[in-house]
Amino acid sequence: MNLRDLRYMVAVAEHAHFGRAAKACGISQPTLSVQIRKLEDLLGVALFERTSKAVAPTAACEQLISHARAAVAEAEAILAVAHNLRDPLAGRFRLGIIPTLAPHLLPLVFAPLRKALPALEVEPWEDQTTALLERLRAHELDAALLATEVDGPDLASQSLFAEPFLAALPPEHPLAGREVVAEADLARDILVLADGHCLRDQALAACGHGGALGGALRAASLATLLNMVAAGYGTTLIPGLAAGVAQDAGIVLRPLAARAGRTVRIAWRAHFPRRAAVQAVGEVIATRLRRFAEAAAAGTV
Amino acid sequence: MNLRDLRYMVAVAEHAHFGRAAKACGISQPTLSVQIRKLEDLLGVALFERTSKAVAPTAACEQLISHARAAVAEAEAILAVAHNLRDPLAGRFRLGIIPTLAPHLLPLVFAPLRKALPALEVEPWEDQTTALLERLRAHELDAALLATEVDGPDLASQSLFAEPFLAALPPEHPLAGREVVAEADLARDILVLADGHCLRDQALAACGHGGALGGALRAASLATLLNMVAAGYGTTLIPGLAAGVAQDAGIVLRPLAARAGRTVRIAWRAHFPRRAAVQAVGEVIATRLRRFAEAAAAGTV
DNA sequence: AGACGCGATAGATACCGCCTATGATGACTG
DNA sequence: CAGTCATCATAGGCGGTATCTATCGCGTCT
Repeated sequence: MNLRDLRYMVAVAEHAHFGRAAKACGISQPTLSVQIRKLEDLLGVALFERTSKAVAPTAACEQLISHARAAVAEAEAILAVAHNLRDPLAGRFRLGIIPTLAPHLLPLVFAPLRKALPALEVEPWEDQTTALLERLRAHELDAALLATEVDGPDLASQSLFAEPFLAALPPEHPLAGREVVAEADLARDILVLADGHCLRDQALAACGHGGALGGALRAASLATLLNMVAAGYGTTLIPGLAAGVAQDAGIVLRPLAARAGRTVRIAWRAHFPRRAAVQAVGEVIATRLRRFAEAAAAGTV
Repeated sequence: MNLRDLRYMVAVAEHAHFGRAAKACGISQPTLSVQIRKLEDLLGVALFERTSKAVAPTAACEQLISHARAAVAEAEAILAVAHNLRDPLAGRFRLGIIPTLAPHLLPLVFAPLRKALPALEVEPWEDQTTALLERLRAHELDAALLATEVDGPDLASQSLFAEPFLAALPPEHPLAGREVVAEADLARDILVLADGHCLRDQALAACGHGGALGGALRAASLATLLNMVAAGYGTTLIPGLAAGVAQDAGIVLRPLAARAGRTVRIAWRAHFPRRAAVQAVGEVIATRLRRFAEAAAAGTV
């Protein structure tokens, strides 16, 4: 049985006339006659009582036609819904973001995203890299903003912008007097985030730290870390986008001698069909960050 | 779009595997791949995210699949309902019967019909010939039991049994003494039914009556007529099947010299598709009446 | 009686779903 | 790391079938 046949059946029932029903269906009258006859044979039931004068639905037809209409309606609903879904730059877009990036990046890019992609409902999801990759692979995210490379042929990624690290020092810290701080000098009293944060490993790597930290603090968030630094408990490395918050906390920031930093990337499943959305979101973010970097450079000079 | 495609879509979504879904659909895997691809092209939306490892429905697919399932379910409902409707000897069968026949015929044939055609729900509808033909032509009846020929190429009919008329006389009537009554002798003080009853015209014709009845009674029903005869107001012709009722009313019945009578026919629309049901009903009635006639003959002798 | 309207039938054609065979890609294994 | 396996995609040929035009049969109306 075919949806087409059901459409024909409904048309004949509505027009009570093979010729007009055929015209309404865009086919010839003989075709319609043949198809209706075939449907009747298939169902084993006469659907219409034909006279040269009139065509009347049988009792059987009247019992069946509601189902036929429903089937046709569902098919048309599919077409209609699909039409609305057709724009890859529309609909939900679940975007994972790592915690050391989210609070500082989102305020920057939220408005530009809404403006450039008004139909895209970007839903941020904040979690650590490992969890994000897990959700991404489980199709629970459409893309993720990370600060690490992604591995495996099932995922793909593209870099969006480079984010330099800055040395974050208490005002009274010995290094606070320097214009530029060497990464290695931070190793001695560096404070880092808890396990799982990519920034933790990157910060330690940048200052050449072996890894074994004596009973050191593992902060759960960047905010905690900054408060600890401000209170004079040690130093740390922060991502450039957090500079504003750090300065507000009364922390001294200094560029790093070796220009250590991280690259923020957008990652997605290699076979994700809405690549256009990923691309568009990535471009909006990269563009916004380029403007931000230029402004920061101008302000610094 | 095709129901088949929707079935395929549902199958892939359920199996999350093209090969197994294809097997479930009874087609080869390449065919399924091609058809799904075509459906995706038609809808303009990716339905599945394919990996060599797994097949996952997209967000679009999840919005569409409920409609797809519904359409498929409706189509299957059509098949199921049609299967139940397939037996032409099942279902409602609206049978018109003229008033001078119904009260005497129905008690005879109701049980045999139920026994011979248990799945057929015979719904009697009592009305005069003209009204029955109207309803028959309007598809509001499936067949009708009449005592007249039917005209027009849109209707067909078949005779079921011959029903002799009997002279109905008050016991004290001069003719009551005769063994056989000549039809013409009834003309003088005959009582007839109201306009519209075919029996009225047939009775008048049988006794050679011109038509112009002086202020005579037009009884609305055979029962009224019999009561009038019993009360001595005149004579009448009654159909044979009403003999029992007439005798119970204390009326004298006599056979007619020229054996006037009427033929009871079953009529249907020439293009009515459930001819088998008409045929079967007709045969049950004819058979029952043959047995009845034999019993009556035996009883009379 | 002849013309018209309507549905059914016949035969030709073109599309499309289906198959088998093969390719491309990624995952597991010795 | 190479080989093998599993998976989905592609290619080409085949057959069924929906479709068309032309025509028929039937009934109605003028």
